[in-house]
This record gives sequence, C-alpha cells and structure tokens, in this order.
Amino acid sequence: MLKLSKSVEYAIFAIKYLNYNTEDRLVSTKEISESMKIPYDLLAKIMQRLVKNDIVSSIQGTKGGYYLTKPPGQINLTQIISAVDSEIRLTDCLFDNATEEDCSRIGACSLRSPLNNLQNKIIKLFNSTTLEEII
Amino acid sequence: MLKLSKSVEYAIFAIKYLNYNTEDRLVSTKEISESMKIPYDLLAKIMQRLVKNDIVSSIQGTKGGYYLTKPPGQINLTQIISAVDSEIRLTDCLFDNATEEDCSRIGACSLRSPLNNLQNKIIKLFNSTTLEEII
DNA sequence: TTATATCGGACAAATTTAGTCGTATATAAT
DNA sequence: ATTATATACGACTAAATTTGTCCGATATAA
Repeated sequence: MLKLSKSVEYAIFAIKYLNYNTEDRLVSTKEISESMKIPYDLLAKIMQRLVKNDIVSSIQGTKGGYYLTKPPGQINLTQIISAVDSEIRLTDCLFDNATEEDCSRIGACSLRSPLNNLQNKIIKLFNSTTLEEII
Repeated sequence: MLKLSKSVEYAIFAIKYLNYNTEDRLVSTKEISESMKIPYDLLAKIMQRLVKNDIVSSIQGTKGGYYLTKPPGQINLTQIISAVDSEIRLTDCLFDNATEEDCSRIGACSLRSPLNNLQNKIIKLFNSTTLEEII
C-alpha cells in the first residue's frame, strides 16, 4: 500500500516527455502513448486530470495537444498524486472533518494524531520533491 | 496507494495493547481482538507475523499468549510494515536485482534512480518513527 | 465535410487487500 | 489420558481498488 500508482508513474513519464518535446510544438496523447509505451486510453484520462490541475495545458482540435503549464522545478510530487490519484491519506480518518463513517474509532483513537504527524512529514517530503529531480 | 494497510493499523493497535497489558501476564489474540475490535482470524495471522519477525514473542498452549519482545521505542514502522505486509517498494522495480519481469523499461529507465532516492527517504523516515511515538 | 485531437463518463478486467475457515500442534488443568 | 484453550499455518473467499477499455461528444485545422 505504500506504492506509487501506475497512473502517477505514467504522469511522470508524460511530463518528462512534454518537457523535452514541446519547445516549439504541441504533443498529443497518441505520441506520448506510443513513445513511452503507455496504454492510450488510460494516458488520455491522466492527461485530462493534469490539465484540470493546471500542471499541463491543452489545445483542442486537429494539431492540438499538450504542453507543460510550468517548468518541472515548479511541479512537485504531491501535486501529481493529488491530480491523478487523490489526496494522500495514510489512513481512512486522516483528513479534516472525518466522521464515524470513515472510522468507528474516531474521537477515541489515540493513533490519529501521531499518524497525522507522520502523514504531514510524508506530504512535506513529497512537496519538496520536484519533477526536476525525478525526470 | 500511499496508505497504511489495515494489517499495519491492526498491528499497531495490538502492540499498543500488549505494551499496556503484559507487565505481569500474557495476552491472547482473543483478548486483543475483542478489546480492540479487530477481526480475530486476521489478527491471529498478524500476531504470527510479528512473532516471526521478533517484534512480539509467544507462549503456546492454555494460558499462552503474547508479549512484546522489545520496548516500543525499539520498534519502528519499517519493521512493522515489512513484517505484516512486505518490503516498502515505491515501484515494481525498486529492489536489488529487479529484472525485465518486474518492469520492461528496466535498464533504460531514467526514473529508477531518482525514485530510489525518494524511496530511501521514506524508509529513513519510517525507520526513525518508533512505536513509542505512535502508541 | 473530414480527419484528428481533447473531454468525459461508464464499464470491465485484473490485482491486491481484507477477512474466513479448517486443521495441526502445544500445554495447563482436570 | 482427556479436555479446554491457546498459538501456528496454509488454503480459500469476499471485497475493494487499481488498471485498462470503450463509446460518444466537442473542438478545430485542413
């Protein structure tokens, strides 16, 4: 359970490809998919999520495609994970306003606060890890 | 995918219970299970893994049960995760001697090394997080 | 009008996690 | 010896999540 999802891996590959190939043109999902060997339909969805989270920008229509909204040094891992998966949560209860629906122990749980500290450290680590360091 | 498994959560609860209840006696899976509201059969398997990894010790037979092998300050999160889940691996390829079976990109993958650095940081963080801080 | 691209949601397959069950072994008490 | 209660261990099932696919809509250049 402590693993990057395939979607996050693919997102990183895609960002890498965009970084090296969009100086003077746009790049399509098809091109990234074939070049990086990533399933087309899955990648297409990932690209949309990256667009929604303003990590990449898109131009629609023929000759359309994607480009990076900001340089890799300004994109961090937390942003990517949040964009293509969901917010980082070490347990089901570790977010604001969690209720008994999320965990029956809530309120009486002595683990919640220390695990929240741990989660914050992980998020901090991921915040400080930029794509520039990875790609 | 960046979440503690239920097994790890249950293991932490169990260690906490053992820490507070085994000064002068042994504690059974049944007692922990009922007291901490953890499914008995699942907890039983978790206890066995903790024993195998020398985090807790067991005495068999009637009047048998478990106790902590070492104090919580000497147990860290990496040990627990390795014991009840498996080694921490951020991607399928991030271990020694990974082959193309594990990832077809291996050898040519530019992400492997930087992601390995990240994985080491996470492991280091988990190594430095003892159960004393959590329970 | 056509070809090619993004957009978006529903769906299916595969994998992983979570939980269950049955049986064997150990040991204290009767 | 037998019984009751505990751990040990593996196989199995169920549930949840991730991964991958499909289909139709919209946008735009040629």
